[in-house]
Amino acid sequence: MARPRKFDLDDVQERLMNTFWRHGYARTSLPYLTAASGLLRGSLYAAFGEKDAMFSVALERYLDQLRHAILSDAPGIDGLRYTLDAVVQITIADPERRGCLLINAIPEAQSLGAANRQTIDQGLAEMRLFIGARLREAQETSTQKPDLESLVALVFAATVAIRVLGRAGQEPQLLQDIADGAVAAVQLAFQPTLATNAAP
Amino acid sequence: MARPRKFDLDDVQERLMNTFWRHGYARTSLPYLTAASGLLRGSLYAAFGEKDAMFSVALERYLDQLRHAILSDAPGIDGLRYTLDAVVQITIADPERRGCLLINAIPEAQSLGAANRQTIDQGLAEMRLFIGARLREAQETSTQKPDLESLVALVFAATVAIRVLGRAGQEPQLLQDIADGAVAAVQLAFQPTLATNAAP
DNA sequence: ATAGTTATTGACCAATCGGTCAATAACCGA
DNA sequence: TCGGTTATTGACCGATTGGTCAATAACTAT
Repeated sequence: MARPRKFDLDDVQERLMNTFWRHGYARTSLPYLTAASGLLRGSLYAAFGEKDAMFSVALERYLDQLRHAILSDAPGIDGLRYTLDAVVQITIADPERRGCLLINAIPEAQSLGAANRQTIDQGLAEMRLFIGARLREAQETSTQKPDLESLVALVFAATVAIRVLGRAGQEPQLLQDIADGAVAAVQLAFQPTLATNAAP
Repeated sequence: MARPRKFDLDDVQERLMNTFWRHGYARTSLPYLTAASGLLRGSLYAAFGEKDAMFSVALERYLDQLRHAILSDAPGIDGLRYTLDAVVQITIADPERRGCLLINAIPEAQSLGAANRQTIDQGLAEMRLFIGARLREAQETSTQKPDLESLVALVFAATVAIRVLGRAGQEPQLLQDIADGAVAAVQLAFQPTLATNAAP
């Protein structure tokens, strides 16, 4: 009954996401967005609304793709190792080294609307919960009782740092070392120590 | 022989630093800088040059203060624990939760000049080297031979993540858990394990 | 007192920012 | 074929961006 849109909505959303990913929110100007999408300002605003709403579309889409890329079904330490390795892989596989759209947005969250700020918080919380679940599974198969909270925090920190340092252009080896270090720390924490049965 | 400046240079530099710290590089407009410094545009440009040069002054000043705040003379794990705790403290002590000026600048490094980008790289490298030195000292007093590279990377990642998540407004407990987790991981890595002498 | 030097002032610039809107075009149901 | 509805177009808006500059002021060494 009405005029259909001339462009592929999914394709345009993908292009908007990649543009925001590259330059961040504030530095992504409307000319950038129109150039990337092939649409004119008017069409962009008609389809998505203000710039903050365009970023929201990009951010949600990014998170969907991220979930598929790094979350694993494997329980326990195996799932954790998979995720950490996957984070390293997607970070160094990007020739532009754009890091993480969500984490990059943290320093400029003040420019974003409440909805986007909430999405950032939820995205961080989701990752932390995922790690917590895997570690609780690992706990079940171990006789040790390490401090789970600090272990969760440490692995979570590793994933965050890998993304940040990836954006900073740090060498792939450092990023992999972070992932390996986190896995090793988890394994050690669940391993019986000599301390309790140390000889006099 | 010439007209002396009316303002305190040190005081103005401090104010510029705090303003950039709050809003980042791109979002810190010249009206913000003039308001914070009490100077007019002309004076600001006469004293420092372009905006990128003003940021350079702020960044160098920030790094000087950071070194004094978090680096310790204590060798080995003690020095490491001091630094990690200090990073947590300065992060949560800031009521504005501005995180780290240097790390916040990473996602917008493209807007910065080559000199500032190099300062960012050097700042990261310095922190990594400091951690490496402390861990090598710890190595000397231990019978274990853990993978030092991944251990350095893990502790380095912890410091980065604490700052990023501090800016994100995450609870102080999480930040402290990261620091504690990192220290615990280091201690475990240098502790004799049961694995090598495990009973059949 | 005066000459030389530099700091301060505030108006000014072109370029770019995010956002709007009336006119026009393209489709579908009837 | 025509009326209703929505998409597209591109010109347009005021506000803000980083940066400049000629005029003026304030100091010191002589």
